[in-house]
Amino acid sequence: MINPLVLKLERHDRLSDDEKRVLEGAISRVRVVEADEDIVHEGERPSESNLLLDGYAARYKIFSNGRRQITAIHVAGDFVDLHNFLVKTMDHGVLALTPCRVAVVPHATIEKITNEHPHLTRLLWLNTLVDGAIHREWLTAMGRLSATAHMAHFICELFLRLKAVGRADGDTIQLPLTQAELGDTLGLSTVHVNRVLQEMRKEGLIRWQGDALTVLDWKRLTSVGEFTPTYLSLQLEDR
Amino acid sequence: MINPLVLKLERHDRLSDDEKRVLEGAISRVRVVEADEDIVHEGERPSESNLLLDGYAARYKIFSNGRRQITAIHVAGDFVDLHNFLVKTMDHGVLALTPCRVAVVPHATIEKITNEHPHLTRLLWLNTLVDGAIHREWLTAMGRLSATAHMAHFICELFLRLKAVGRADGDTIQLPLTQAELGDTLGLSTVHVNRVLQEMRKEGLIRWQGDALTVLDWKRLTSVGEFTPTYLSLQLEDR
DNA sequence: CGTCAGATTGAGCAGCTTCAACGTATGTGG
DNA sequence: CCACATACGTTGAAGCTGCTCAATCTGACG
Repeated sequence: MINPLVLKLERHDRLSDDEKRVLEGAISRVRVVEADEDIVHEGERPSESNLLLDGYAARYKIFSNGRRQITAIHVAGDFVDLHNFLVKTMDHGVLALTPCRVAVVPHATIEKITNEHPHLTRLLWLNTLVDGAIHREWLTAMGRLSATAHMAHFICELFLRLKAVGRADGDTIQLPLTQAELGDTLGLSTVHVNRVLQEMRKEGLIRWQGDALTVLDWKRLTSVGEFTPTYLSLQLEDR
Repeated sequence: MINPLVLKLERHDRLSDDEKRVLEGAISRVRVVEADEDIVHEGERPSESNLLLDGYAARYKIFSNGRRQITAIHVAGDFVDLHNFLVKTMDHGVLALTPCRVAVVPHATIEKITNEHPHLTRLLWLNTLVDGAIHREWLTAMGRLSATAHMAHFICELFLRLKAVGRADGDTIQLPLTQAELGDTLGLSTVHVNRVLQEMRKEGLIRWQGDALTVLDWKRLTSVGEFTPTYLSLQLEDR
């Protein structure tokens, strides 16, 4: 089984065989987290980071009044809390949206990598930088796009990210989120998510049955969502 | 003149004298950027990164229709485009909001640091991770807080960040933004920014005259903005 | 004194939320 | 195998938050 993180990093720059071996060896164990359980809790000070091998996860914050905002959706190959190796205290939770297979990597091992493998360190750093770029893109979408455009933008992004790790099947991806979870992701109410989706289906932009989301008109979808993929850094460069 | 980046990093972990010397030596030159000029342009592929020594800057994206979203406000000590050392192509612009003194650090020098100074590298990495944490916090504020709460949250954050680099004067900070720029930051219209500010002044939360913003009631301001500073990582730890 | 950027105010309206009901599929215990 | 529970999606109506457009005010500056 190929580590999907290797696949992901190789979209950014070449990895040496030695570096691949180091990444494989970094995994201390693999665990399974059930849907709707936290992979990491807010407030925790973990000594390990979690690499998602399979399934969908979400970073989220909850306010006192129960309102929730999802700040990231993670898929296979995503290091959901790599940052925590340096940040120390989790300022948000990470939730399994579906059953998840998670590779556990001790912080001590990551520290060893930073001491001994500068190029690999830079690629892991880049990995967190792309997360940051995605956050910025979500900020602009949230602040300046309509609900429909925001939704279209989100779908475009997720599609490309899944494709990058070989998890898109033609024009179809798995989107195992409820409309309520989508609302928490986009900052919308469940009711409005429902109406926006109906509109997009009627417009012939997407089909969404069960978990399977099909992009029917990529060109128009990117145009509606004002989507440009530069920020995902999906190009080979020396880094 | 002490490099404000040193000040900032020392809020996270101790720096050795050697590391401080390396940071000082990394600066190839200092330049001045006028207000309303780009420090870095969107689409550029720079070979240097910019460290803000003085002044205020903003990261921003612009849509075809002219709508703008500011995704970060930067102050003294902020490495406004450190990420670009690995990301290569700027997916957003960085604008000087006031006249800025900027220290220029060649990417080659940063690469050298990553090869030779793992601990310093981790602190620079952390620096970009805190940027990411701030982005996430802004996302939740944008998605789930009212305009007033969002504004309060923003002021609390900026206040603590300026205090961390010694740029707060008691309860007063410099906030050299127009209401239009504040709107682009919070995702609001200029008109609504104006009304929210009047409300907050009437409530006795803040005073804002010219560039000087004074926090009149910190406790209530944090409560209105549902502000908790964990995400800023302002604690000494071994990293 | 005129000009200009930025702040303020008013009026009308659109987008999205809230509340509440109902529909539909899937699962579960008796 | 039915009765019921549960989770999720869909629909309608009413209302609020924040937007747009447009005018006016204010202070700084040449």
